[in-house]
Amino acid sequence: MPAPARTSTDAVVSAGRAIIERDGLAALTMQAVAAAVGVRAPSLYKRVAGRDGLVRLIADQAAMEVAAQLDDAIGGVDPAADLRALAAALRAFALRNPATFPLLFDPRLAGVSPEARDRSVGAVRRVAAALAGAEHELPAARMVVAWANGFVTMELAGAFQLGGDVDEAWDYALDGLVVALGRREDRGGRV
Amino acid sequence: MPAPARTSTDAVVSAGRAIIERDGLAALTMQAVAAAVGVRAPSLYKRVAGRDGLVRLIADQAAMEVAAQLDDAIGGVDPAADLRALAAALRAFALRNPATFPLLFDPRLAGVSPEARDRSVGAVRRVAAALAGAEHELPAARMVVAWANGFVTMELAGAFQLGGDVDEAWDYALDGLVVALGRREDRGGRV
DNA sequence: ACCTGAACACCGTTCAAGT
DNA sequence: ACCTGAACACCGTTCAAGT
Repeated sequence: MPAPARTSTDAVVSAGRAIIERDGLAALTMQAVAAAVGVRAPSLYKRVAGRDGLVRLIADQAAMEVAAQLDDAIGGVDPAADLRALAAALRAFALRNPATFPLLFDPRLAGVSPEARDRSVGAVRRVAAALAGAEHELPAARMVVAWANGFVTMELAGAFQLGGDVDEAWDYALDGLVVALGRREDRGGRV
Repeated sequence: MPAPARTSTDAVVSAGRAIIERDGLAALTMQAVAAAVGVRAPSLYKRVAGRDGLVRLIADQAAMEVAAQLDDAIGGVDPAADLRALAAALRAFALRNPATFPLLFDPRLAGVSPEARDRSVGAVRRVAAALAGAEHELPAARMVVAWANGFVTMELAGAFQLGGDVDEAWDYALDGLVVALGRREDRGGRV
């Protein structure tokens, strides 16, 4: 008589993510996850490719969430406003998921799944194209994403310790990005 | 008769860093480090506050190195050229130390030692002040550092997978940063 | 004063045996 | 078809005993 499944991959991933956010990545043990879903550690190997596989699934789940929230953030009318909304959505997600977010760009994972990545960049590319022109879409999107990820990464790491207002630095850079991406209008006018 | 020291904290830290760069962070075991310096694992606890303490010292050592290389990179004549040189030095360090670099902004370390941090930001702040004016020094420096760190972090994580030339994106963003930081000259001219 | 073997608690993972 | 206890290899860390 086949034994019925007592948990699911989704439950395992969510439990793992909750553990990371509550107690940190080091607390993510197979036994802790198993206990959280009401099973024994060896059973997890039916759902997940070991601890490393679980971490990757957590990162993928988070990446899909970010993508959805970036999509929701843009309105499509004012490109500059969309850029700010996009960045704000990313930052809000990171501050709400401070332990999970850094997984998205962990070099040990060598990137998140292609589907999650493609969804995430879609919104950014549209805004970048609207601001910088289609011919600069890719480098403009990369500039925005690099800055935003770097900023929240440093914020999460507690790297802004020289005083000053972190929110002011955030707004200053966003103003600068709008100017920088929109600068093609100045071409030829001056050096 | 007191036993003579058979290794040193420096040797332990360097050996640990070499292991990380060669085989990854997961290969950094106390036994591997001990073997590399010719000692048994328990002896390392005389030099280093456990594995976590060792990782922190590796990050601090790397941070001091980055700081020195950033200092060396700037010439002091042309601020825009200094910005490019600064960014290039950071990127070169990251590509030469792909496993160590991400430790610098690992939230689990909650930042690198204050001395290393202060040294690192010194060069960036000078360049930021020269480009953006003293009144915007801090937010300008944060914009530059956030972008540069974000860019190389994504590059190391293999996050630039949409094709296109990564170097082109790098140069595009640097051009944009020069424009963005120097935009105070445009104040009042237009919105 | 530092080094070591032995020991402890804990971890990821495998697998034969259960149902 | 999934779950489990038992087992294995490995890890970080402590500490009494050596020199």
